[in-house]
Amino acid sequence: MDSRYILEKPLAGTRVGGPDFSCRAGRSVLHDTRVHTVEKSGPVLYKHAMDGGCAALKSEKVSPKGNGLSPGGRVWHDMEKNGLGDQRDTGYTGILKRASPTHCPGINRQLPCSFMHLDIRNPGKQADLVSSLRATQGPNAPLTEKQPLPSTHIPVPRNRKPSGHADKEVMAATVLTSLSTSPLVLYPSSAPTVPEPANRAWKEVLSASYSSSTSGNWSWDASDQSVPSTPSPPLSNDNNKNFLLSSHGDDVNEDITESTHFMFEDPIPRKRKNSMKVMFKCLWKNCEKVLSTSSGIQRHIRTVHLGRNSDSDYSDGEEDFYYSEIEVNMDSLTEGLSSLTPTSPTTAGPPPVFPPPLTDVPHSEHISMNNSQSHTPSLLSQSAPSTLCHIRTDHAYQGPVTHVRTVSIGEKRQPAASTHTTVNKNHALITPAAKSTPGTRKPRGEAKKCRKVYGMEKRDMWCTACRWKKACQRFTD
DNA sequence: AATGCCGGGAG
DNA sequence: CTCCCGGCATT
Repeated sequence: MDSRYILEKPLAGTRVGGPDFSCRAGRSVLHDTRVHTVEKSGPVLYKHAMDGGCAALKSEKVSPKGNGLSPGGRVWHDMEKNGLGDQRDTGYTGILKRASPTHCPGINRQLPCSFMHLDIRNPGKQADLVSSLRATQGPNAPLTEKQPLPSTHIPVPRNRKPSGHADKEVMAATVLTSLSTSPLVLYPSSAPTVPEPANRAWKEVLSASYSSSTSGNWSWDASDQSVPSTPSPPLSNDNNKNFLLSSHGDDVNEDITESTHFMFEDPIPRKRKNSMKVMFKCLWKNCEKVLSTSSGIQRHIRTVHLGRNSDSDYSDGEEDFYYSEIEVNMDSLTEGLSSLTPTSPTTAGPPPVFPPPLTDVPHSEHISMNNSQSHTPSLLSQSAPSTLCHIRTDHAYQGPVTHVRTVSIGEKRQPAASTHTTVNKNHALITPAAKSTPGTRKPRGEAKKCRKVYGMEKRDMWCTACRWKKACQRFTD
């Protein structure tokens, strides 16, 4: 996404999942351009703000005409500037908040530390920010340790629990399973009848596959993630990894990186960012429990359904077969939740309904998930909630944007020609996010753009993008 | 008709 | 890259 958004865009962190990291090959250049543009101004602005000086900011965007600024326009600029300044002053938190998942192209899954979002979108800038922070806060600034790393360096999750390994194994099994054939994962709703012969057999097969395909350790190295390419079903490591990563809810770093990759490969139209989050749903009869982490769901199954010692992290992997992954459209989720927040007057409405994220999850899943989520404090506190939190903050920061629209991912127009024709259907099913086909065009936003706000007469006041007939950067949707 | 902005192209 | 703009989708 344009890092620009981080600076100016009042953004709705909700959409776009992500990074708008744009990604269509064709447009990559363009995006890059934007990013650079942003980077230039971003750090600069930030520094000025940190220094307490606004002069630099003030000078920005002054109409070439010198006095051609209309009150309205002026106000706007000031707002932006102030907003930025404030943000910076608040330190990382501010920034982080704004770096809502929305932008992260997509797949905003967990973000216990939203920091990473920023990182993804604009590593260089982040570095700048960090250094600036350091300068003002000293070497011991808390964030120093979290200093964003170049995409090439994906830090390993720090607080991996002992059960982490088991976790992976379980996940691996699950993934393999899903890739192999079982519709269970893809169609959770049809699976709730878990412990059955079929599953057993299946499990066995999986175990075999898994062990044979892993002479050593499964590598979760995010850097290795390739585009969800061909879906050769069974044991393609790349594919598996991809899937695994996407389903590995408790690993933020990996997650993020994955998102990035994903976005790059994905020719998703700008702003139709993919903000899918993987959740884990208990398939135990009458249990609709949904947690954000595999370990969490496993623990749940282990203790609640299998009656095992809750203290023990030991897992024989059996839990794995009692839950499935589901994907949740965070955009929708946030939309729905936002209606429940104080900032929204429509608090009494019905529970938010999440549009089905493509082929993966039945509606009911989402709904139940949402409910469960709000009732599973401790376990969820590490992911989803925080995400939502950030998003909300973003909304609060909307500035000019009066309303955030919900844009479902797979909507509208089917492009006549898909660039993904070579991808087989299986893949499509496995690929989590629905990529809107290239060529699709996002619906026009509601916000007034520069053109409308300033009018042709004051074209020089338009944001650069508008001037170039590109997507407005100032008044985003 | 006015807008918004994608896709391309020129320099 | 930056800067434009044709042309099409949307409003």
